[in-house]
Amino acid sequence: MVEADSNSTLSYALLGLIWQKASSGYDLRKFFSSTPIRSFSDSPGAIYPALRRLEGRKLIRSRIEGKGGKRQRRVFEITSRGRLTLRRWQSQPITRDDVVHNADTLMMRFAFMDEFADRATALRFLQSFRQQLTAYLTELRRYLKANRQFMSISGRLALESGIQGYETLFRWAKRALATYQRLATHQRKEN
Amino acid sequence: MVEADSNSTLSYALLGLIWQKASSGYDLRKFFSSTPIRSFSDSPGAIYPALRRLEGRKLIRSRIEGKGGKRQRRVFEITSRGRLTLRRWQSQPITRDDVVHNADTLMMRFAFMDEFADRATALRFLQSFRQQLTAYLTELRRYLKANRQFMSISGRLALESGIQGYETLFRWAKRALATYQRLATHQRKEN
DNA sequence: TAGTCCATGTAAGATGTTACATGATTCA
DNA sequence: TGAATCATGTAACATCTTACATGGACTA
Repeated sequence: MVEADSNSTLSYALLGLIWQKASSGYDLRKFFSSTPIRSFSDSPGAIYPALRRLEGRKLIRSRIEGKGGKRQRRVFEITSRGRLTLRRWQSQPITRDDVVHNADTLMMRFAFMDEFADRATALRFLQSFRQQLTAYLTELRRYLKANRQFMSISGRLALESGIQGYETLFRWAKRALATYQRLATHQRKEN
Repeated sequence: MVEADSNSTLSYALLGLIWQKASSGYDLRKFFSSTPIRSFSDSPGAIYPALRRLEGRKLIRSRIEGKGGKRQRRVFEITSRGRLTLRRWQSQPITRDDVVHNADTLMMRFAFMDEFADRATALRFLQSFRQQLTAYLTELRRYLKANRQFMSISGRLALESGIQGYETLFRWAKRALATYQRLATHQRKEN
């Protein structure tokens, strides 16, 4: 009954932003060009068609705002179906493939956690992320150890850069977990 | 006279690998699926058409290898035009946009440095990379400082993750430069 | 009044994903 | 002999890039 969710990362980003605040295509483009939100393109050729698709799937709806002498704007707002879709996206389990190919999509998922998911989902995400990172780091280190003797200096350095990037993510995940746990403690004390 | 180089990152990766060693499409797919080479997809639907395009642009050429009772393989090797294209790609200046949107493409460029470019190009790359990273980090930190009070915890953490990633790249670039400088010193001593 | 920003879009083309298709060869 | 692996490809589809197009409103 529930059909497959297949939306691009851009679509999910748009959906999240529209959930935060009903917006026009132009607003969203400005947002992408003026903030470091894992810097999507702000090109109209990407954004306007993506909005149409979301509307076609009934994840958002639009109305034209032209009141007063103002110029016309098509303002989008999220539907309940859209909220459901975004939540489902956020609470998907993290796979090895996510970690290897879509690390920044994962971070996009996490950025919206506080607003659209509950604390438990955020914690599950971080724990599962940490676990996948551990596993992948083991793989990478093993590969480096086995092959470093056959690699050029620049090749080895490039691989090390990848490993260091994942190590940084791992430390980040640990710290993020600690942050949430500290928060929970404070809240208990307040009650 | 020299037309615009517009090849995807996948195409450049294929070109570099073929330069290292004449290969069939199947070899290249296996390479992508068995090494952590910034993990491109190993899907035939991406690789075979990309090889055809490279051949159409005369950056590689192919011959069919079927000697003996063996199965047929189409083996690709790089042309001098291909070598030129790859070198030109590697020695392009690093832009802000590269740093913001294509950090892993940059790493791919660097990975092949020792094999296809000279030491000076590698050093220029690292210096320029370090400089762009410094500039972008300043931007990101300024943005965080100005906006952290308005951000949710998960939003702030996600942004911090991005900053930490760039800090790691920055430290990497410094260390890589030091590695090459140490190397140069040793070589001088040996002479 | 000329330039810049607001605001929305389309068209052509490149690239990549997913799924399907085919056949030879090797190995248990 | 059947399964796995070698080996190459195509077709349909989604998505994104680049470039173009349009017009209103604000401002120096």
